[in-house]
Amino acid sequence: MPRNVPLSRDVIVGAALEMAERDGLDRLTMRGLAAQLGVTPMAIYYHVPDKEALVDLVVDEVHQRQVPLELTDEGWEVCLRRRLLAQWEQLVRYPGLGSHLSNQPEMGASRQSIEAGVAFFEAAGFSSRSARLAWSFAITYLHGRLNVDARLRGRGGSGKVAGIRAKDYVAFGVDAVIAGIKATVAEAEAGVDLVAEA
Amino acid sequence: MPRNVPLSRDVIVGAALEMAERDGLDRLTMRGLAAQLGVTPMAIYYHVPDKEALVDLVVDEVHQRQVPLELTDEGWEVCLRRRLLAQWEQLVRYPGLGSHLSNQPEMGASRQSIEAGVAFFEAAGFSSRSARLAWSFAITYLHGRLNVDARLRGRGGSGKVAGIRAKDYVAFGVDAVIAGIKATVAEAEAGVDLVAEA
DNA sequence: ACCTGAACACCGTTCAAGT
DNA sequence: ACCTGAACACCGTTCAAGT
Repeated sequence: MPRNVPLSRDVIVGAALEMAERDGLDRLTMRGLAAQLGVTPMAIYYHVPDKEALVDLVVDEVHQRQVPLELTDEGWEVCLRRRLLAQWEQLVRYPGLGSHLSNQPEMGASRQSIEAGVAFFEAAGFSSRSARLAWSFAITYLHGRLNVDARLRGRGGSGKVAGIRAKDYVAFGVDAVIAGIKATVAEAEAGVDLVAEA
Repeated sequence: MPRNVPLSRDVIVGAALEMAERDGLDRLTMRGLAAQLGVTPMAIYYHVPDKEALVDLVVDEVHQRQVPLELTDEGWEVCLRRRLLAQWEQLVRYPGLGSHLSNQPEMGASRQSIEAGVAFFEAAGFSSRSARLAWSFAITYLHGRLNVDARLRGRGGSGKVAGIRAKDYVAFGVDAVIAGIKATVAEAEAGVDLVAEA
């Protein structure tokens, strides 16, 4: 029996997003998603090639909802801190998603996100190479932290470890990331500003 | 038919470790492991409760082989750098293992590892709270980086992104982690050294 | 004590068929 | 064009039975 409203890619991704937020990305299953949509598992395959593609779509969707990263006259440190904290607050709601937000250029929407980050640092006066290293560093830390949060959530912890709240860990981490970039890049660019070899 | 040499926990973990190193931790399967051991899948269950426990045993085993972290008179920066780089080189051989090395205290052998890290920073003069934040930060970054490496490996990349080698990203990251800890902790402990609330 | 064999409840996915 | 149904090749795991 045909449904009242035909299935679509957007409806599928929307439902997948809901499931990912409720149960975590690792418990998102084609069969479960189909059941939630009131449809046969194979109906999904008409709109989406396979599960990997579906996960990529979900990841892209979340990426799209991100607060844009722009450099204001507050300085890159303030802008970066605001952005990283906002990004953490958004992504921590989707457990397991952190590990899928790699910094690999080949990955759809995340490519734009990476270029935006690199451009941000270049606008702040970093060399092209330093900008890439700095942005990768910041994002890598964030993903690492999201993984830890996902695991803490998975095993039913209260979110506190050794009397320190997850938020405190992140606050310290983001501050340290910024200070680390500042010091390390300053040192690297104090020497002759070598262009990265091809 | 009984085997010439009876199965044991150690033999199982050893074989699992081999599989994890060859194919990645996510492709480690009870059935595949049993096949490699020339045994029925259920034989493993006599020695190990379930897959989660097996993975924990593998993770613990790798942890045990880690270079110990000790503070020498070279200073904590030098010691930490050496240790983090060594740890990365060791763990990058086991793709997917990074995300299982969480900083959750409840986790077997990793608990000792965490305490060792905290003790390291305390010995270097950090407050208890700062030591915990600093160690967590360093480890979190490393795990994030291992995740990225695992993904790069998974999709068959050359290991280079935008002309920058994985090793360069890690080298920058470790330097930035150290500089970040230095600056952030100095700032935090400049004020009245508040004891963390219970 | 140590292991096998059959079975259960799940996966993702292919392939042919229905409307 | 859009979806169903049956089937295949996998999982982790339980449970009863063999030696």
